[in-house]
Amino acid sequence: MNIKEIAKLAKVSTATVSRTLNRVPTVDPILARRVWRVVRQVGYYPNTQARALGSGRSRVFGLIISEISNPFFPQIVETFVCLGMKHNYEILLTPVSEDSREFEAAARRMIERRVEGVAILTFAKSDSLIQVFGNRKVPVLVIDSAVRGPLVKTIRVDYHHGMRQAVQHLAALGHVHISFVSGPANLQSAAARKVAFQECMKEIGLNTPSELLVQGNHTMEGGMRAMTDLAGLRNRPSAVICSNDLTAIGVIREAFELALDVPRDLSVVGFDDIRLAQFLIPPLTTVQMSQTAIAETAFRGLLEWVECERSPFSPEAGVIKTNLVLRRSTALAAHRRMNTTSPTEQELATERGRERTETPSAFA
Amino acid sequence: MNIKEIAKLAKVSTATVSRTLNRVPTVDPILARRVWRVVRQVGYYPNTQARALGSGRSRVFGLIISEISNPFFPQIVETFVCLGMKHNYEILLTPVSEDSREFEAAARRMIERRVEGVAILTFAKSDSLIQVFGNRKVPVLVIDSAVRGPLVKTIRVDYHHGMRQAVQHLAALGHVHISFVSGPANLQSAAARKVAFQECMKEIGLNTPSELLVQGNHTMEGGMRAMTDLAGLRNRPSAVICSNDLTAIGVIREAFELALDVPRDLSVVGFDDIRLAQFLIPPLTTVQMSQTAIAETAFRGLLEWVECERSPFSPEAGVIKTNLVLRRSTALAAHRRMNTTSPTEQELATERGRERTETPSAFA
DNA sequence: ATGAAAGCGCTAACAG
DNA sequence: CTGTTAGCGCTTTCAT
Repeated sequence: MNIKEIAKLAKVSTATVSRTLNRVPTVDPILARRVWRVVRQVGYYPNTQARALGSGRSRVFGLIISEISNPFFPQIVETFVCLGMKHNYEILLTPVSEDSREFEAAARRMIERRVEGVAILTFAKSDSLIQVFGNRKVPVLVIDSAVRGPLVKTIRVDYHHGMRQAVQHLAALGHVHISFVSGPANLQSAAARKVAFQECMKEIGLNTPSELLVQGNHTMEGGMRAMTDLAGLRNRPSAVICSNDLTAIGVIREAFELALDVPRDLSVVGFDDIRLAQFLIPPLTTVQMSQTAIAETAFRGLLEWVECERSPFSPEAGVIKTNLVLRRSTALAAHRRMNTTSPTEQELATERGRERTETPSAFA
Repeated sequence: MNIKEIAKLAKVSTATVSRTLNRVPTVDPILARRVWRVVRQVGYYPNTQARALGSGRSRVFGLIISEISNPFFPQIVETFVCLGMKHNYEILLTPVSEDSREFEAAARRMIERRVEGVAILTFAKSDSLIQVFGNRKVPVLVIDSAVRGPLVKTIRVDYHHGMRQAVQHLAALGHVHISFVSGPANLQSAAARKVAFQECMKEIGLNTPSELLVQGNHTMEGGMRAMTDLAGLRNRPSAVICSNDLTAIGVIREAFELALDVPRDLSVVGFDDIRLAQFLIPPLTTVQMSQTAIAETAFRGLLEWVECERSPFSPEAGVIKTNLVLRRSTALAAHRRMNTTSPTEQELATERGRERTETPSAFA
């Protein structure tokens, strides 16, 4: 079954069939109806690759991600793919690890497939790798990257906003000895979170001795290891902020092993707000960063770029916001606990009571 | 840059370039080298769609899944996609919900794309939907389905094996009042789990009043609701088996809200063994079903089918096994707890000590 | 508004 | 073993 057959059956030319299928408005309604009838009758499905070849438009976007096992990503993939379906784009999904050879392979795949645009939501280690797309005139959208160029735009995330709330929240509860468990060193977004943490601490005059800055890797195992290290310190932190929720889960898990109660003995704050966060025990206080928003921004950015021939969103419109979501993994520092009815605790109790497990309420 | 250009630069015919690129062994090494040199020099990437059109082989497999947010699926997607990369296949991923219109749309996409095979790891509600692929001569691999046909093979999962271990484990701990929280009614694999549970209970002479058979939906929210219902019963169960881990998380979370201690007041068993299971508090005892194995079986099945023109694996080779993994969400029933050093408990303590958070050790 | 025909980039007979 | 060439199925000028 091909376009010729349809043309023959509908007694029109292949051009008319093509136009009808593509909804070109100038086709005679009579003919169009005839075509559609045949199409439906024989169950004709136009061949995508032939279409692509003929038109020079593949209608494929590439999506490069890492940490696919991070619960953070499925959401992004789903949103991206579904938007693709809606707009008749196909998504070429490629998970990559840290290995730059993998990235190269991914890029090759994308180019062979003649993708019309690429969203890179991952390790953007070597900028030169991104160049390969630029050389091929393929628009690229990267998250958290400093790479610039006419064919590469950046989706910025305002880590500071949420991080500041997290830090100030802990400070308000009386914590001064606050630790940070970072992500993989070569992951841009992880580095940015760490910097944000340090700056926010400095803002309020708190300093973080290097021993409280421990390296994680955005996995639960990494979080456990970090907690083990932290527990070994002579001057243990009373609160810890994690570079992502997975890490926080590991930290809490190890604290449990060590018989430390969260939040009584240790306040824990995560980052990402994966769906699971509210189901943890205790429900995790974390900085929310909408996965859907990221995927949508990326997709719409590419779409506008490609279809309207204009650069996507103004530099500032593409900024993703972050916000602290209060739940129950943080509590007053021990030295503040004498006075159990301090206004702070009262307030928090109220605020939290409202939240429980329903929709996360943002920290004002 | 196309094959003609390369041919010109390498002073050979396009046929030779094509053969070289496809590693046809009969090409003169001298010419081949010349071709490769040019290819590398100009950074030539053959056009996938033209290739597909010319050869009549798309090298695309379809992957239809649901519950993409279930942590169970990323693993499957990743494995499937990576195997695809390794074998030079592209994966057309389509998440579908319960809505059969979505399934239709997915099928259309796949057919337009001329996929060479489809793996359906989801709601296989109406078998007629699967027929659409058969009509188009597209091989289909379905999980947990009764659909038969020359072009549709089934990947079977042996739910009984793991479920029996779960049931007998609880029974051995002294539980008799065991509840089961099921998954969506129209999900084949969920129905199969429920049946397996009921049969395994019957095997050991335990009966399950219908009030202990509560309907979940494979989400954490569903688990919470189920637990709420269970807690309201005059004759509360002392143990509950869940149709999947997500449900178990919800159950545990709600138990926590109700001040019920898991496992002391309630033993909980999950199903799937998602990576997270071992990081829960308490670490979840669950029936493991290898996500990787499923994805691999599906992919290799399609691959062999397509490349070797022979039906994939013998009916029995494609069976996925399940196994109970003991962790710490189950404990002796209250009435057995008088004698705290019962052999059973001793044994379990030892076995569990071995596990902690390392690789899950299967229940012998 | 419609049709004829020339590609799109590659593969695969077929002939040499 | 290599080159010539006719498709693959669709889109898109260019006439009409």
